[in-house]
Amino acid sequence: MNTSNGHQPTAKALVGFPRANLGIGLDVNHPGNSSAQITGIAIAGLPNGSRFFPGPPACWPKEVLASLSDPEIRKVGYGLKRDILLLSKCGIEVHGGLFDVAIANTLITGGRHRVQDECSALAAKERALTCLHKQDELCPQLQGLKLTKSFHDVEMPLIPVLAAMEREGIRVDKDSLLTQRGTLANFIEATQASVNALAGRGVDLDSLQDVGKLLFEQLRINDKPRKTRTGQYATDADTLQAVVNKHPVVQQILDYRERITLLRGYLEQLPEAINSTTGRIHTTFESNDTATGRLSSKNPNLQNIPIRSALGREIRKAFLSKSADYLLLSADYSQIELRVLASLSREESLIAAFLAGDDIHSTTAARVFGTTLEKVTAEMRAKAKMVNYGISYGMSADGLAHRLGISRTAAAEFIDQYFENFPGLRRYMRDIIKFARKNGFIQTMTGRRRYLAEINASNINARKAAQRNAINSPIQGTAAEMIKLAMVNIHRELKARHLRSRLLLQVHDELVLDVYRPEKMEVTELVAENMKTALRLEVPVAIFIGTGSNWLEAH
DNA sequence: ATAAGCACGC
DNA sequence: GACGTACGTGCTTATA
Repeated sequence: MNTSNGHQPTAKALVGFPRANLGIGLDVNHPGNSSAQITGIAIAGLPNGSRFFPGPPACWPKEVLASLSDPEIRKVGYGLKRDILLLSKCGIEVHGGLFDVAIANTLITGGRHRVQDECSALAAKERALTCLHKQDELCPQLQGLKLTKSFHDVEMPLIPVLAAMEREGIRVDKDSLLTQRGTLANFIEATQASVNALAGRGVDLDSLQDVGKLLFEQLRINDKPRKTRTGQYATDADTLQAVVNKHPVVQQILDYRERITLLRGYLEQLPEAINSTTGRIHTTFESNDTATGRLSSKNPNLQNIPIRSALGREIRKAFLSKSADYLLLSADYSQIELRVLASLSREESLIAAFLAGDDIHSTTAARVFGTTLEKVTAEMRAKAKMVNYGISYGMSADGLAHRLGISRTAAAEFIDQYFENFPGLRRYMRDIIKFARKNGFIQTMTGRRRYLAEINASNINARKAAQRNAINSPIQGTAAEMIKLAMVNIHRELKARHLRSRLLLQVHDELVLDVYRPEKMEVTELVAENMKTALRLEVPVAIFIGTGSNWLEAH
């Protein structure tokens, strides 16, 4: 490998490095841990090769620090978000364009496989140089596949935005969570005792086997219980709900499940996740881990904080603005995936309904049931809503029949009516599957690809699953791109205007910000405008914005 | 260690 | 008769 010889690195080593691209690779003592410390940095510039500078940033030559901050020098690396985050904790702001080899790989392979991790597994010094070489290989591939917009305009600018959001974290009321934890623990104890009394024995409610035996062998509440594909008794909430009137223990089990999930998943985990230095929770956002281009959130996952059940909603109240001078702001896209579907399919009736500002589910119900908007009942609207969303997930007539609790033929008729009214959607679904069959992949609006290996599989289930992916991925992926672009633009604008408000969280179609109270009007306007205009759709884009002292109030 | 089943979000 | 609408993270038990 073309690394330079081993004499002591000096500031002089960087003199003469090209001013365009530098490979960088951080050396870290506890990778993947939030307490990770920088133990060195490798800097690679051709043709000089790669040099390693040991120790924390304070020990590095000033030329190294200067090149990291130099907006004229592009940084090439592998998983650059982590590097940028760690450097920012040391007070170093990385400037200049980015080229992340891991993300380039993902875009080029379209999720088919993870390319051999030659850039991640080696020591920092080799990694920096390998990344630099890889860039030359990947750049023309990105261009050839028309992925430069997705890469340079979306994914690369998003990296420092995500790093800033992770660094910022969100304030959480620990005492409130601990109080809720105590209350819930008592409830759970009572529920367990009640189940034991009804069963006449000690039941291990965490054991699916024991719950199955109790319900279907001891109490025989169902003649022919449904089994999972491995032969266990199915005991999921839907299954239990169907027999909830057969025996009082069933509701107790459902209650236990809901409460233990909240307790263990949130009320015990979130207090532990509060950083003792900042007093805030700092999640990790992954932008390279999903098939469609969505983000994910982990350690802890802040994209699945409860909201639907009354008990779960209490947890949201514990997510607070950073101080009394701030408010939490939540901005939601309204029905973004349906708008994207309308746009991608160019279905005229759907577009017209969105342009008219109609309630889309009521409009759908009126058309499918052959009535007027005024005569649409809540039940009709609920069914139409389920179909609207089912369509974007590629749902079948069977699936719809199950969901709506109607016969298969009735469901088929419903879907027939639906497509009669929205012929553009039928055409879209046919065309996208045809495209996937022919090319082996689908694309989002900006050209991001997802390869679908099984689109021509002989196994019908595998093939059907691939067809559902073909229908849904362009929709979900385009919506994901839209909010990513909005995030980049919002972050840039907050910086440019020297505002104190900050992006905190992204939950797929929602952005959460800490908003400095005097900036409320300006930031509300800024967020709404950037979310609406991130991508140009064939339909208007609507946003709901709320503010409050906690996340529930804001939502 | 890994898989299965379940539950939370969008 | 099973299956049954996409994308995730993370908990627990059961199995190896």
